[in-house]
Amino acid sequence: MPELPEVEVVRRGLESWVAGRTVAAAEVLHPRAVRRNVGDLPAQLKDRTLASAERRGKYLWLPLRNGDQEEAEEALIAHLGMSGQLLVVDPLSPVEKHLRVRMGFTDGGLELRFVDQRTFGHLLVAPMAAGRGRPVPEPIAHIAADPLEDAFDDEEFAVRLRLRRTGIKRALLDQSLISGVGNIYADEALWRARLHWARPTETLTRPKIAELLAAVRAVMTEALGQGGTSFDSLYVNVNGESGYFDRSLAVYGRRDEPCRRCGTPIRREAFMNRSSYSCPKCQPRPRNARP
DNA sequence: AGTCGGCCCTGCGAGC
DNA sequence: TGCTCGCAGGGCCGAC
Repeated sequence: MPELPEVEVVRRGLESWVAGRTVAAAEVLHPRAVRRNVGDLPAQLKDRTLASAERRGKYLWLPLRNGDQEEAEEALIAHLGMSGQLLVVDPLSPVEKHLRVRMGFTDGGLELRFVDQRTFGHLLVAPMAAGRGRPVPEPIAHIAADPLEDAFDDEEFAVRLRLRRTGIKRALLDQSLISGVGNIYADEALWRARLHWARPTETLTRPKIAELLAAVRAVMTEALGQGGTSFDSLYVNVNGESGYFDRSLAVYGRRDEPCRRCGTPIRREAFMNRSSYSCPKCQPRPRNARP
């Protein structure tokens, strides 16, 4: 699960290594990697220039230009899923075991490879959505702005959050409310804000929501500064290197280890068929808990 | 319309 | 040694 910081690390790599280059040929080695694409991806990419590298939440996209066309009408979208990697490598380097898509460029330089062990990630070409505001591709128009974007509206988030009738962690993971937050950073932000994951959203006060948003932004910014989290060595930048924020995690993956604030052993609870880590003392379970 | 559970997929470590 | 099982989990979709 690369989350916002890991995806941003990849975006920066694409911006410096791939933006401005023109695709010579692309090859799809596994159909599942393009399951959401309509049409033939190699044909859609051939001779097109990857204008820049953009991101919203956990989604990446590269606007596609034809020749000297000014406005991109389509984009190549990438989602890394749980184990996807976008690597910039020598075209002659050995093929990775889980290589799904590769593309070479007209300049003959380093090629772009999409490698994905668990195949939850995917690539597709899609039109840009019509409308005001920041241009985004149609398939991700329903995704909310992420908390590091200028377009993110704290006030609107607070209003919509309090209208929900669910637990705070479910809400944080809902990409149509706030994007970019996954299981790791949700747990870390909730610990920082001293909130239990099952706290009903409508009971959160405005100051507490502001505190939580600040915690989300702080943990993501810190992780970005360390190149992201590399929990199982699958999250790497375009050069295959891992970040080291996992050393700074306060609760995620730290079952029975002491809370960095009070020393109480961290607990792990089942949540939505996955895990939630929290401190039993700093984040007591509310009486009106919502799963 | 909002909420929630099931499903997709592979590798790895624990247990037998 | 070699099998099975549980776990890791983001996003989409159907059910209510």
